[in-house]
Amino acid sequence: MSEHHIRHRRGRQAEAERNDILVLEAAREVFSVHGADASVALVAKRAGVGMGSLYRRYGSKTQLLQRLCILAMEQAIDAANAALASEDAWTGLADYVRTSVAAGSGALAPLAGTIETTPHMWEISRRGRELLDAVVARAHREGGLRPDVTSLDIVWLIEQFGRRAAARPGAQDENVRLRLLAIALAGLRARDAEPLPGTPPTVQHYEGRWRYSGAARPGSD
Amino acid sequence: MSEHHIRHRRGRQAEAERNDILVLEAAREVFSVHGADASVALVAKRAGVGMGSLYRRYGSKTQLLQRLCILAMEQAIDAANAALASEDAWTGLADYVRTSVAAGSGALAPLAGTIETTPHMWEISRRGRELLDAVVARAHREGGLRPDVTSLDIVWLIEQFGRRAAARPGAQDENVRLRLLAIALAGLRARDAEPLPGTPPTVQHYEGRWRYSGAARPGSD
DNA sequence: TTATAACGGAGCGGTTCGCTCCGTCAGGAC
DNA sequence: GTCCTGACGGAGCGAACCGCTCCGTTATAA
Repeated sequence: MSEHHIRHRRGRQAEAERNDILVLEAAREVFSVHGADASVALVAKRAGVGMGSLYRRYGSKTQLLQRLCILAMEQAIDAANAALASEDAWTGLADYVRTSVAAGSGALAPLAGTIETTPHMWEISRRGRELLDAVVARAHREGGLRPDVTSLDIVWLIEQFGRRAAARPGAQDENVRLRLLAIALAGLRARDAEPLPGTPPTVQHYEGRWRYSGAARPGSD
Repeated sequence: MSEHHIRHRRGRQAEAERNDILVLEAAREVFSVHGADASVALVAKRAGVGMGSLYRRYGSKTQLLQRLCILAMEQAIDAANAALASEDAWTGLADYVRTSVAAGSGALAPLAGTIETTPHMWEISRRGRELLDAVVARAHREGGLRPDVTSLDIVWLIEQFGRRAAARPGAQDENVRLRLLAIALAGLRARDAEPLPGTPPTVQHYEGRWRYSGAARPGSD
């Protein structure tokens, strides 16, 4: 009756759940480093799981990528909510950026164009962008964020820094990325800097990178 | 058949030289976007040249990548010299960064680990780093560069921003990258920012990413 | 024990890779 | 003009790798 250990709670069922998490973590790690071209076999190996176990849960590589993408976007939504709840507007935005980079949200954005986009994914994406808009607006108002930075600039910044190099022994790469990110964050509130060059990125440009499987994008005409 | 033959200044010799340049330009474009995994056939197609013409000049894909790498490093050396000759120390450094990013110098650095490194490449690399040290030192002294930024931070910054996404129709991507780069540059001279996290990157860490074909790295033991 | 089902991974067809090899054809010498 | 030369473009080779399936093995429950 009593549950002694999670591992043996329900036998193979427990192992199944555990494998589920292992696969997802391995997939995020692998795809955020090697891009969408990474092989499924590498994901399975990194997860310590056989190909069969992986494909029993995700019918195809595409479905795995879609699930991964949704998870990343949901994490971004959580981070945005945390930023809005934060006491200091600037700290909230900075933590949002750092969290998103660390979670690899941005690294998964280049998946755009390689997987089909479901309406569900569009909905979550839009929701996340609305929340980020609020975070950025607050940072503009009371966080010292320079006024010519838009929320889409932030999105691309996260994507740019999320693109990891192949991890080598010794976590030095992580150290360097954190330093560069700190530099960029400092640049986000630089007061005496020249105005940003070019034009603010448009939402059309951002959404245009996704390949949509349906007839039209919902709500965009 | 082929109307790409533009002018016959000196017959086939002229065509050979022209093809040489075309191949190199195409290779830099292709490899800086798709990484070292891009196919040689794509390079040939982009250059408007047959496989035969390509392989007559470069015995293998590795040799092509090595030549490309050397050219990029030589361009970086030129940019560093220009920065030292510049009147304003900060403008010199900023132009160095912008030029290097635009030229794709940083985008070719991730080739490390995928090609064998010749002693010649080591020499050029070291020379370029020495010059960059001078540029950064001058920017520290008289350019307003924040003191906790090292020259290796700059190297990694260039590499991070050189990593291009697959170019889509509409040059919006370039616009966004220039904006992000401007943000980072502003961050490089932010005076009131918190000190950079972590530890300064080491030259050992940087050099460790290159696979060397010889017995030992010259001058490193 | 037997029945069951999730397991790991070998192997399938198909695709793409780096590279070679060859038929073609534009100069240059006469 | 004719012939020779050699650089040209690209089809095609074997190997490697891909996403995915299928099956023998193994751990659990009855």
